[in-house]
Amino acid sequence: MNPWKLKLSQIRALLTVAEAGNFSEAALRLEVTQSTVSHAIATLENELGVVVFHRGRHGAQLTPVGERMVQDARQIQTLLENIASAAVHERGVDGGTVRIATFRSIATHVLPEAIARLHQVYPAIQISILEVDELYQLKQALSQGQADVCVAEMLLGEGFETIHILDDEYIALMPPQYGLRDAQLAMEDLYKYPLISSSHDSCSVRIRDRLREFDKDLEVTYRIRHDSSMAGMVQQGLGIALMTELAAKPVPDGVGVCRLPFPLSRPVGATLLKDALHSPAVYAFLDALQGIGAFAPAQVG
Amino acid sequence: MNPWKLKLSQIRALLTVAEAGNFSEAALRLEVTQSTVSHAIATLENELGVVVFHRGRHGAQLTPVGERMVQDARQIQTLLENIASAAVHERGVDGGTVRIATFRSIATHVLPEAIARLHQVYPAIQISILEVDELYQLKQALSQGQADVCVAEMLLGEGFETIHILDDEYIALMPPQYGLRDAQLAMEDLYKYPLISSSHDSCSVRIRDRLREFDKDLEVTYRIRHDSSMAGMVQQGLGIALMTELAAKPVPDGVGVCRLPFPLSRPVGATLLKDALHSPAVYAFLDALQGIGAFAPAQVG
DNA sequence: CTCAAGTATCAATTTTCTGCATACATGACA
DNA sequence: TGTCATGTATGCAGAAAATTGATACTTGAG
Repeated sequence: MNPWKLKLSQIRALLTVAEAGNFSEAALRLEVTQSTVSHAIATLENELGVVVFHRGRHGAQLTPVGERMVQDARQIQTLLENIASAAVHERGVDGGTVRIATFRSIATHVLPEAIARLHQVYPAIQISILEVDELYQLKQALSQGQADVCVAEMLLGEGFETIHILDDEYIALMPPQYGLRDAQLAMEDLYKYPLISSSHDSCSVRIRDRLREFDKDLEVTYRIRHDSSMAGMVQQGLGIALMTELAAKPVPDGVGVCRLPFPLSRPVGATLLKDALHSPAVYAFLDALQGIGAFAPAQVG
Repeated sequence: MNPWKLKLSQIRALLTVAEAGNFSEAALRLEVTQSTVSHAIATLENELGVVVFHRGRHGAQLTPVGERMVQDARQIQTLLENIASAAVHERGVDGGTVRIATFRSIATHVLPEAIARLHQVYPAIQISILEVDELYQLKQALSQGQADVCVAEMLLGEGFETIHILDDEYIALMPPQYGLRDAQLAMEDLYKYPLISSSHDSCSVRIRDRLREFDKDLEVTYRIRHDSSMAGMVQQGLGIALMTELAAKPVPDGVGVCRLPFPLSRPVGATLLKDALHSPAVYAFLDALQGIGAFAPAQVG
């Protein structure tokens, strides 16, 4: 016997007749005709080759096999309700999941506040965070449905929709021997030590291009993967790190934070798939995220 | 969302796609077309208002809600298999239930052997015994589906089918003061003490009618419900009990067992509903029961 | 004997499922 | 960058199945 031959209408009829005690009453409860119930049970019995109800003047009563089946049927009912309510929760804002793809710096310095704000209003929303290093990984996570939203450098491109949150200003981390001078660098300060930048595509390209605008021979010497390693190198006096404010935190002892001689920043925002259906939980998260921008303007400390 | 709107084909598709990783492979496993699978998942998603799979070049992968649903779906699958296998067990002879309606004397002296023989061959068959007092209760139990078979005085009547097992001979239990004489009574012996019979319809009627054939004034004085009470009364010297051999056991000390001056017996057999579908377990039981008749001819001890 | 309360069955209709053909999407690769 | 391979979506028509209304059948109760 193939269990998938069964129909849920039969399971339902089984349960209802068992409770109602007779076919006619069950039909009323199910809002179908008695004929339908009779058919449902008859087919069920034929397919299983077993008598499930004894019928008579007094209605229908379960056989021992029927009894066992009803127990399983009840559980099936519960599970179906589970499935349905999982869907309802997901659709509703009091439940649901938001999967965020992001960079480490954002995950550390921006998301916690956003999530806190979100949970003040909707404590039941689940958050999952996917930390990646490169821009293409963000795009991939969105397109392949591993994430609902990216919070990072805004992704450009067909099919994406972005919401700007804040600008993450690039600053310079100066080695201890530079001393505590003006927090505003001049161009010539950049020649005093080797330059260090992130090895990540978007950062390193943006910095390289901007430097070339002033001096096409001004090059970055070290490209380092991890933000904290860059800061560590600066602390050891190996050079000047050019990185964004958020990525720089926490700044190691002795290291100075200075404004660059030219404006440069990375736009940070939320990116979603355009034309995709987003859950209310995602919108709630976006609201919470936008609330932050207003209170955390870029600033040099 | 009404959980009963779901179809098992959708649940099945959900599970198979989740395992296969893509619609096409799932379609192969389900032996349907890719179109069918696509339809199934699409309608499921529409009905639930939730995205269950992310699709792309790389096939289909579960969303978080989908993941939760699959867990429930797996359990549903198990339960469906339970239901199907309950039916198979019931139909097969290595499982199943036989519900027997019977009288106390049969339950005590005939059934144990029959059940032992049955279980030698099919140990897994479940037996349930319903003990009743009157014939009409047997009929009712059969007709209303509370029992699969009666083992008792054979039931006559439209719609019943009977199998003769043995004849339960009526004997006389003689009071102690009667002494140990010939085990064969003469008619006049019946006048020496008051007569005692069962109060149950079939017994008392059969005995009364038979006595009247010889002497229309010969009457039973006491009608007692319980066999053991009748034997007890005989032991107290209150009269002669006319009852069947099986009902008489165990015979109390001092009480004599004698053959009646005329032949009288109760046909004992199995009765089933004619035109009803009986499970293999029932037939196996009938076989075991008939095996007994050959070895247990009516005899006076 | 007849009624009342229940179940079963038939044929027609409506609904749903399925498959085919084909369009659409997208990653891989030349 | 264009084409291919691989995967999914969809419109439509035929097939299958559920549902129904009418009616027949069954059986206790009075």
